Amino acid sequence: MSAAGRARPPQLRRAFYARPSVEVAPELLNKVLVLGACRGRIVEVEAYLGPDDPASHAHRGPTRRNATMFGPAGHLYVYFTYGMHWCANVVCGRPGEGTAVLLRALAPLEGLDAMRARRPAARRDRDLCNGPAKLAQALGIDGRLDGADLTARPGSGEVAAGPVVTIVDGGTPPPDDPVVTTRIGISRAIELPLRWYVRGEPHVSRR
DNA sequence: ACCGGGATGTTCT
DNA sequence: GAACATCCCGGTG
Repeated sequence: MSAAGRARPPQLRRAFYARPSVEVAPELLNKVLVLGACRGRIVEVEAYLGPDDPASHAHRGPTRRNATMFGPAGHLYVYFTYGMHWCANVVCGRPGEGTAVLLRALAPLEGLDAMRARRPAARRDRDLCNGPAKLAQALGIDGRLDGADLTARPGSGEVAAGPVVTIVDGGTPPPDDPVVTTRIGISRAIELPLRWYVRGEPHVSRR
């Protein structure tokens, strides 16, 4: 195969994201988040359901903070919490629905030196990305990436160099038997089984 | 191992 | 004022 013909990893398209977050979430497991030189396999996610979900930022309808959630699918919703942490979601569904998937943990694949530099508190590499704010810090995700289009095509549009952040198929399919549990760190709708992670995976935030 | 508390600032009641 | 889709550190067992 020629160098020019060598396919880059297939980027997830808009149609992948434009479905209910409960469908998208488990299928994001084992996909690869790419940001600059850093790559990590998604191993833990949570679904948030929109205005009817009391635990969702969308619960009270659109605001300035959550505006991205109510936009088109396939964009990154990045929010600030606890006065110091950023977390990243993938917007799902149809415009106006306000549904998203929270990225909770990655298994680091590439760019570990950069991750370690941004996460001095991580004693072991398994602590680099095993939490939603940890992975954001490791990859350098902050409010500047809120609204970023994960489906932007390389070499098209305003960004000649391609998307700043995207998700690709790394070749590993989603697990047939993911662990499904209740969501973490919320105080409402705590009983719903909307958290998925890869069974046996050491890089999850909690067992 | 587990547990408790502090950090830090935006958003909402 | 209180809550917050969290993390880190320092205690004890």
